[in-house]
Amino acid sequence: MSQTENTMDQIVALCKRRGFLFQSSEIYGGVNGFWDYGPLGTELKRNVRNSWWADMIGRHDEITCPEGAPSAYSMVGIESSIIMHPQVWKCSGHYDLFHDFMVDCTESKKRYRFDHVKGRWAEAEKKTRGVDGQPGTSEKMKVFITTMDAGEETEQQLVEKALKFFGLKAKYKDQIDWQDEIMPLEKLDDLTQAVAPDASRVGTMTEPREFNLMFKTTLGALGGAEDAAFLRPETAQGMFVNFKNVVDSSRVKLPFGICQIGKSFRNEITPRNFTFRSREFEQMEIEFFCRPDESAKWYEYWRNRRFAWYTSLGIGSDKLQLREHHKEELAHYSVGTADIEYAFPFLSPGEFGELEGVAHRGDFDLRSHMEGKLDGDLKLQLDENGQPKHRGSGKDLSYFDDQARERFVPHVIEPSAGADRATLAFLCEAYTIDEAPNDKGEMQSRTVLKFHPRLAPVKAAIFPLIKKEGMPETAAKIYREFREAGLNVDYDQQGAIGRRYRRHDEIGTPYCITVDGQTAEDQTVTVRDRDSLEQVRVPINKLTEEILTRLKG
RNA sequence: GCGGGUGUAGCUCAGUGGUAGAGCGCCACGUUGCCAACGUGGCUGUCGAGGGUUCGAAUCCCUUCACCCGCUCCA
Repeated sequence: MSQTENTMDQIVALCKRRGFLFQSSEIYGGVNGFWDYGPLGTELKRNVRNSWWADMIGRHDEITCPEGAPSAYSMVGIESSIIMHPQVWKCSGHYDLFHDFMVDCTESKKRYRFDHVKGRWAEAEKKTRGVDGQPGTSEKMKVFITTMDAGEETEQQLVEKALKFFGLKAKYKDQIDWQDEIMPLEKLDDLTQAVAPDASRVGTMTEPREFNLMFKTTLGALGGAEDAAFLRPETAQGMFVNFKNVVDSSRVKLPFGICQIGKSFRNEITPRNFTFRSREFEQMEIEFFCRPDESAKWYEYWRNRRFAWYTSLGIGSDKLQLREHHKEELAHYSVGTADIEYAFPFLSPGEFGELEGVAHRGDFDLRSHMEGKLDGDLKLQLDENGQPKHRGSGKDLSYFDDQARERFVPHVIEPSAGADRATLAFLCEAYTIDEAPNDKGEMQSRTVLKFHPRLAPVKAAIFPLIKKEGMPETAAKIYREFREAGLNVDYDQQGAIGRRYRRHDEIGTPYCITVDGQTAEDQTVTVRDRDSLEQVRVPINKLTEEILTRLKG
């Protein structure tokens, strides 16, 4: 086992042992892709969410132009429902993408829409070249040649693929005996006779499987198939469909962002890597609406702003990277997309896992909900009868800029962060094994979570040095004062003082406060720093202030 | 989805057909009194789940669930 896997195993073990994360429904054997946060994990994740909300919305100054931004802007929050009108997902594209039957080709590793593959029966001598001086073979075969190409190209593609399969040169194409008509692959009873569009041999396609990325549910107690609804696969659509409501009700003007934190659900094929790929996960998303001619600048601003957010909370720059997507990866309408990625310990060295995607989405989303589902060229997608494949709301989601006296559909910049992934990254980043001296001065290894003070689940721990001489009473008084000040602090009088320090190092408590013999004389206590192990004496009446100042870090 | 591995106390693991164990942790008491592993005592187990073979199964067989690794897939 490599060093990296070891580290991740230790982090997972620590998470379970100290109550950060448990497998969901563990007493029943667990359920794949779902996780529960324990008492400390809940505090940690709450701190991640609260920091995001405070930094993006709560403490945002909409009067002043922030550094690096094209102008001042507003930020507002919403909380939309998890179940939305089914048409939302049809227009967003999620429905088509993930409800269809798909076949996989085990040779080419490509995946095809089952209803899009068509082909025709062909019979000919299949020639194979001889190997090592052995003569080649020839065998009469009848197979179903397939292609994805539609329209006029279908026939030509079938000929080319058949020539390739039978090992014939183009001039011998008349040797292929075509039978029946071109028909959909769906008509075939047996896929083992079919040659997949990008395969060199027969029978490489799996049985068609329905892909349901979205969790299906039913509306109404008597609901049948007609009442199918979906748990949202992303929070973004809740913000797009409320764009007009927000504009009409809250006096915001462009540019502004709508923000939301909430659960989303995806039937991941392979949930893996602890909470990294879960089927139920929490997103922290911003949909930032701006003028089309300013969208590139806003994209750049958000990309940098969001990257800086992670570093400000303690993610080291060598573990974090901003990866711009290549031009080929981008949708036609997008100016850019960047992933903010972290080098998780469960990944191979040099690999990074996505924490957040910052995407320039143009006017794709608002227009989709106006007109209907758009294709990759931003054209309304039509069905075989020339009608919109999925009709939009028909509502006007354009914006009137009363300064410029122009009407337009705003462009969108979407910084979409994973709350669970961020929490996991902060955990991995905090996990440290260093050395600390024992009571004899010998250096011993110490496990410590070096959380940023804003994220630490427990902000301080208060100890009486010994369980007598009035120390517990004084410590308890300090504990209550902190609690009343709204700080999550622990009181611990159990075991040797060194052990208590280590217990709190392991859960990342930044400060330990100890009431000792000197406290009764001069009303001071010691404050011990988690990372430096340094201790200073602080008067009790200045303690809360001192800790609050330090926590702001 | 395929292949390999793992699953025994809160944690780490030993136990390969014959009465379920160790270390750590946790709790109590004592001791020490500012950086974990002092003494004494104590608690803790449907041996992942279900079925089968057997006089007898943690151990052998089948099924299943979960986790880890690799491939595959995927925002």
